[in-house]
Amino acid sequence: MSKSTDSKESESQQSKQLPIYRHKAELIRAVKDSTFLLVTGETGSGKTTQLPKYLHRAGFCKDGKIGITQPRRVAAITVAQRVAQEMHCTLGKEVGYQVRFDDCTSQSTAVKYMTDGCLLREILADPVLSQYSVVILDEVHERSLNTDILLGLLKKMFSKPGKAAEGRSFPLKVVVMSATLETDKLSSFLGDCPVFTIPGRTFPVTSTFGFAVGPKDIESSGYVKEVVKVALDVHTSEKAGDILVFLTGQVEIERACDLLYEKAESIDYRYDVEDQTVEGLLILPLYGSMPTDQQRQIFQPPPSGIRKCVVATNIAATSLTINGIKYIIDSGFVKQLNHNSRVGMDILEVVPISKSEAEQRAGRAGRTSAGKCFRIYTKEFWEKNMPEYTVPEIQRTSLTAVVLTLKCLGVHDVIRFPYLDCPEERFILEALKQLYQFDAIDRRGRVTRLGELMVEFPLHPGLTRAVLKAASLGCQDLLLPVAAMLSVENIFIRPELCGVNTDVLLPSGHPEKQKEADEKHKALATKSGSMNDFATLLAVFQLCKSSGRPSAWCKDHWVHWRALKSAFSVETQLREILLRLQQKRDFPVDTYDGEKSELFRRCLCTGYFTNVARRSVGKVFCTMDGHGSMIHIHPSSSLFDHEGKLNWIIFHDVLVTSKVYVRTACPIRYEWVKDLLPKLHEVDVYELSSVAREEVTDEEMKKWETREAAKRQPEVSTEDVMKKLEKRNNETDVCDARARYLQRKQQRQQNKAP
DNA sequence: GAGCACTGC
Repeated sequence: MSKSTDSKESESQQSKQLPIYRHKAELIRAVKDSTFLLVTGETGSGKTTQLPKYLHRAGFCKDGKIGITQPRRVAAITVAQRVAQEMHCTLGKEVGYQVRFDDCTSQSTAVKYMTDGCLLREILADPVLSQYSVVILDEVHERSLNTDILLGLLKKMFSKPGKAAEGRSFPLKVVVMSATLETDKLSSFLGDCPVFTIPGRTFPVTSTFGFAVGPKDIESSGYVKEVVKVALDVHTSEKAGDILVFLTGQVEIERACDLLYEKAESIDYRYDVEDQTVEGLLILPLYGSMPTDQQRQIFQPPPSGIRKCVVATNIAATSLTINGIKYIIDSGFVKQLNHNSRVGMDILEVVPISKSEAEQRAGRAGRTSAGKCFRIYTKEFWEKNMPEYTVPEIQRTSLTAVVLTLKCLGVHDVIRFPYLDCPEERFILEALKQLYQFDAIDRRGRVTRLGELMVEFPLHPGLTRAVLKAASLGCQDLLLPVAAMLSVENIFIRPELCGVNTDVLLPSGHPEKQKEADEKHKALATKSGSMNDFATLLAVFQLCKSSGRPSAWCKDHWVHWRALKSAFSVETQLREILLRLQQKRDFPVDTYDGEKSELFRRCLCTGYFTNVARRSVGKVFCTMDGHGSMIHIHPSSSLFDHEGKLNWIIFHDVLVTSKVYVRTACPIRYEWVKDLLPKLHEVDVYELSSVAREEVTDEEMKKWETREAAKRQPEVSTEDVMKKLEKRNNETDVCDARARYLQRKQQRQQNKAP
């Protein structure tokens, strides 16, 4: 280390006070001595900002970069900013970051913060990470899908002696950083690697249990009422300090805010709590899709004498930090998207949080001083209904894209891949089946040329398939915007749910504006040529883009400008990827001689034939993918109320509330999917299971082909297929979810009654 | 005739 560097990067007093500072020399030694190192420490230990700095200074960047992954974009950016500042360098030079749409690195970048998804993309291009000398995975305890995959890949890289050295001229060091949870499990997963523990620096938070919400109340949302009661108790009896309430979603939050407003109004203000005067309560909702300008108040300190009460979703658990929070009120529930392989759908449902998540929520009260956490549920609920840890994402999500990524990385055996926690085998088999249906892998489980193209796109494989089909026909301009619009949050605003208390104690809600918004949205659907929700998305994209004043256009049409803006960026990115792939010689070229007006929907069919349904009776449709679930058209769809005229439809997504609804949909003709449908039933689980495990032998292939020939009968009529599928009605899980929803709804009505 | 949590490429 040169003298000038030393003085330039001399430790600031602030950094020296971090708990990690005392362990600096030992840590550097530990990284030198072993391939894998596990560093654990709670928030405030300084590991995220300081360790890369120490390693940089100790000469670890001599041969390659230090890469640090984060599960979230904002974290990657803000941490990089801080470290650049501490190292007295310009962001983007020695210290930089890379997240989607924002690469702030250069030739000279030695310390690179990035999202876990970015590193995974880099591995696809460079499987041995030849540019890195150290890779640090941060926040591993959060168990994000990408981090879990990276963990397995890095472990695998070193599983065979000498294998990791292939294609590299210097060794790779891997540091895994996590909160002090499941430390033994992680260490043993990484070949009993050394564990380095750094104490955290937070303030104590005392937690208490409630009496109201017990195991019997799981399925009702009576907890909203209870949360409001506890919040008011805190407001009137605890000393100064802001309140943070955790609920599950937007509608619930709005209701809680209204209730709070109502009750807070009747409080006789200017009362004293332990010598501190409280004059009012500022009630602020907080959830992800809220317009940014309305979020500003949340981070500002409240006026003197006023107590702030933020009612938030889980977004406040990890993604956002609000200063001044001293009291937490924890409902004990979260809304979670779980994949259900039995019905082949993703179901969004309210579930109890895990104990570790409850601790995480409580911890939000101890960032700046000692705090208190009021859990509204009983000790019994804690013991009987809350799991120790949250089920990792990899075990409750659709694995189609992940399996394709692994296969493209040469991980043929996706069942015996070293997962920290194995996903259920049927999830993997289902993913393989989908990939086969999309022609991304062949019968032997090998990635096809098409699969290699598909993996390049940051989209769901079905959507990618449709985009590639369109590109092969030269009509990508129809599909790229749609793909972009479907990968961002909902773009249609419903004003009723967007009301925010802009003044202290002001209720929300604009029922008359909702009608206006609905009418504007309907007009957009009609403008697009009617009865095709995909076409509506395309029309919104094009109309807004060509309007000249896009943000004003959005305001006028009740469209979410922030969402549409990000759709514009996504579309540009997808277009660039496509252009790059099209320059390769073997990019597929198709011909089309059908009706021009049908081209758009026929492209969609190649990606959505797994989401196909046929009307059975009245307004009810039956999915034709082998699950045979009964579905309805959502009232927000342009197909709604036209069911009688429809026969076959394809759809993008499913929502389970009072019914099983499909939202983005369009009518199709049976002939368009006829040739694709058999592919849905071609492969059986037995076959896929071997495909997943090992290379398939020629002998085995022959066996299947014979069996297939025997199975192949004269073409079955649609009616036969229908009957068969309707019989196999496997929708018990959806029924359960619906029952839970209805029960919650009933409970709410009871609560509302005077 | 309507109840979309949060991330990420």
